[in-house]
Amino acid sequence: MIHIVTGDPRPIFKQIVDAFRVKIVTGEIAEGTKLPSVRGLAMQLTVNTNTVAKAYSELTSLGLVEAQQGRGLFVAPRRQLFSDAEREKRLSDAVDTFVNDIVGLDYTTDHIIEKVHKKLSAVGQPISEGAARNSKFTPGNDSVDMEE
Amino acid sequence: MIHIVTGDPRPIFKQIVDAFRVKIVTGEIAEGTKLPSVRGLAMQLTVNTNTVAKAYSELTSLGLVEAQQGRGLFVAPRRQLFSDAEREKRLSDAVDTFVNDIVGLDYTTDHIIEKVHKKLSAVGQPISEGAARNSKFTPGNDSVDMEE
DNA sequence: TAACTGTACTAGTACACATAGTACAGTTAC
DNA sequence: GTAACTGTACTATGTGTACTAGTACAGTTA
Repeated sequence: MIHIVTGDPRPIFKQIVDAFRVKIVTGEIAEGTKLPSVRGLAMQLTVNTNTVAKAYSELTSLGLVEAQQGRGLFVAPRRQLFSDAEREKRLSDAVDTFVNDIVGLDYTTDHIIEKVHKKLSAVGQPISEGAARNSKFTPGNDSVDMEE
Repeated sequence: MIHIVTGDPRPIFKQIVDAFRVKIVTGEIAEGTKLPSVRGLAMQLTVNTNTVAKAYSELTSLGLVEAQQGRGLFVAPRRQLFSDAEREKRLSDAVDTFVNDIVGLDYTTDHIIEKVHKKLSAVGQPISEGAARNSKFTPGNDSVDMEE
C-alpha cells in the first residue's frame, strides 16, 4: 500500500511520512494499529533501514504514532495536534503555495474549486461542522502487514 | 517589491522566479516591461549575481521573459506555455499536494474552499470562461525599478 | 570609449539525503 | 535461557543541490 515513486521530488523518507500521515488522519489506519517494522518496511520498499527509521521518527514527533520499547510503533489516539494559530498558519501557507503553483495555467476559478472539492471528498474530508469524523474506508488488501 | 524571506524553505533563486512569475502571469508586470538587471537586483536583495542570473535563466526557459543581448530582460508576449495534458497534470499535482498538506487540520471542506476562493480572487484569477484576462492591478510604488 | 546588459564558465563551501554497518536496550516466543 | 524480533542511536561515505566568489566575453547604449 505504501509506494515510493522515484520521479517524486520529495525525498523518500518524506514520501513515507506523508503516506502514513494521510492514512492515519483519514482513519484508513485505525488507532492502535501496529506499523510495519523499520527493517521489514525497508526491505519491502528496498530502501535503507535508516530512511524508514527517519520517517518513523518524524511520525513520532508529529504525535501520530507512539513507540512501545521492543514491541513496535502503534498509531496514537487521535488528539488536537496544533494550536488554532498553528492550524490557521498551515492552512494559509498551503493555500498560498497552491495558488502560486497554478496561477498562469489559465483555468477558471470554478474549475479549480471543483477539482479541490472533488479531491477533498475523496479523502473523506468533512463538508461542514459536526460531520462524522471517522469516514469509513475500504482499505483493500494492503501489501503492508498491519495488526491490531 | 521583490522580497527574499530567509525562513522560506524555497531556495533564493526560486523565490525570485516565483515572485516574477506571479507578477507576470497576473498582468501586474505588463508585456514589454524591462526587468531589473542581474547586478542591480542582486545588490538590492544582497544576494549573489549568479543567484539572480539563475532565476532569470529559469524565467527565460519558462518563456515568460526574453533577453535582448546587451539591453536586458523583457517580459515576453503572452502565449500558451503548456499543452493541455501538461496543464491538467500540473493542476492535478498541485491539488494533490494541497490536500495532502491540509488533511488532518480538522477544517471543514466549506472553510477550505472559501479560503482558496478568496486567494484566487486576490490574484485576479478569472471566475468563469470568457472573463477578462487582464485583471487590473494597482502595483503601488515598487522599490524595484521597471521601465516600459 | 566607458559603462552598462545577459551569459558562461571554474572553484569552493555548506547542507540534505540516502546508504552501509554496528551497537544497545527492551519484548516476544520457543 | 535463548534466539529473533522491536525502535533507536551512533559513525562514515557518497551524491546532488544551493549558494557564494571571481572572471571573462559579446553585445548595447550614451
